Amino acid sequence: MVKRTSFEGDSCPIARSLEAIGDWWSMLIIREALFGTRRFGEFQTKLGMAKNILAVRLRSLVDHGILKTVPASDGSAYQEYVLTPKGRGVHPILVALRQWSEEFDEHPEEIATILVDREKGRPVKKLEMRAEDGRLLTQGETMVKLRPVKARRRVSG
Amino acid sequence: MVKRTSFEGDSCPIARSLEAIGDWWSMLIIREALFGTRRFGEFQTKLGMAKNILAVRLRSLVDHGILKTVPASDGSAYQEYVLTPKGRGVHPILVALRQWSEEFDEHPEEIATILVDREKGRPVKKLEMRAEDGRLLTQGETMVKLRPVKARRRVSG
DNA sequence: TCCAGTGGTTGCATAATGCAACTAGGCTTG
DNA sequence: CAAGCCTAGTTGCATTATGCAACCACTGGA
Repeated sequence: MVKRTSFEGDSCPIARSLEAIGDWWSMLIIREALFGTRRFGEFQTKLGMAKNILAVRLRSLVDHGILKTVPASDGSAYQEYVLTPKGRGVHPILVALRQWSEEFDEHPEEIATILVDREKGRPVKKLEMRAEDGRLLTQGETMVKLRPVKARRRVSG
Repeated sequence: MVKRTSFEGDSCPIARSLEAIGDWWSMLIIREALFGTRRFGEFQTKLGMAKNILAVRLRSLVDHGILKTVPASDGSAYQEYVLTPKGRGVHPILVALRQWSEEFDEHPEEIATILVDREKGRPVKKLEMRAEDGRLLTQGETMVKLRPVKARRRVSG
């Protein structure tokens, strides 16, 4: 069985995220959903992707609790795909991806859009990583630590 | 020619990022590199991935200016792969992915590590999105706007 | 010079992706 | 209420990507 490596059950949280949304289309589907896209055909036209792939991806996102299906808002018998809180929680990841392009892309002039503060219409600042006490942190000022294991009922013995 | 869709030249900055680092392994390779991994064999063992795939990914990351090869630091004739500034710039994306798992994963107890402030050893706060003037922004308080086109030399005429 | 270790490449099998054609209900209109 | 056009998929087939294992060239040490 030579299948694409799965990160399900992997203990790294980054790998676990990628397991759910780490493919080419899922992020873009979520981006569209954040813009308000809800219908199958709408996703298909806007993203210009094959319908079979879209169907598979939507099913997977629903299975992962990122989208859920609801009756269409226009009263028709069709259904719509809307983001769950977990799905909306992807937003910071998309912002980080966007800002990385803005900062490092070789052809920034080809980038069509910018993310702005709705109230003022001014660009959003770079995402900031802060310590518990509010200090601004750089990557070097952080480290990864083993998660303390919570007290746990003994399984046997 | 039925090849995997490329987002190169796409005007969406998210798609542009995904074009470079949006596949299963690239993010994990960068994660390892941020942890200090530099050698081919080291990546291969730690990530447990096939060597041919690793070779292709490393080449691609070098081509994208995310990694660069340097002579081995131990004086041997081998080379090492180290992150460029563009590569280190991926860090916020990884933090966002990590925090998304921490917040929404169905089995958070399976997550082995947490990101902490090196000085205090305390967990890092959630990434914050702020307006130019420092106001904390939620997703709904932002929007995407067409990038103002800079004055540009006319190409012909 | 022998021989293990490093850093790959190659061959082959399987899975994922993409396009196009097809289909099953829903909706609309006469 | 039947004909026919949408919507939301599914299916078939071709191509590409991924994965394992075997192989190979070069390094470095004894």
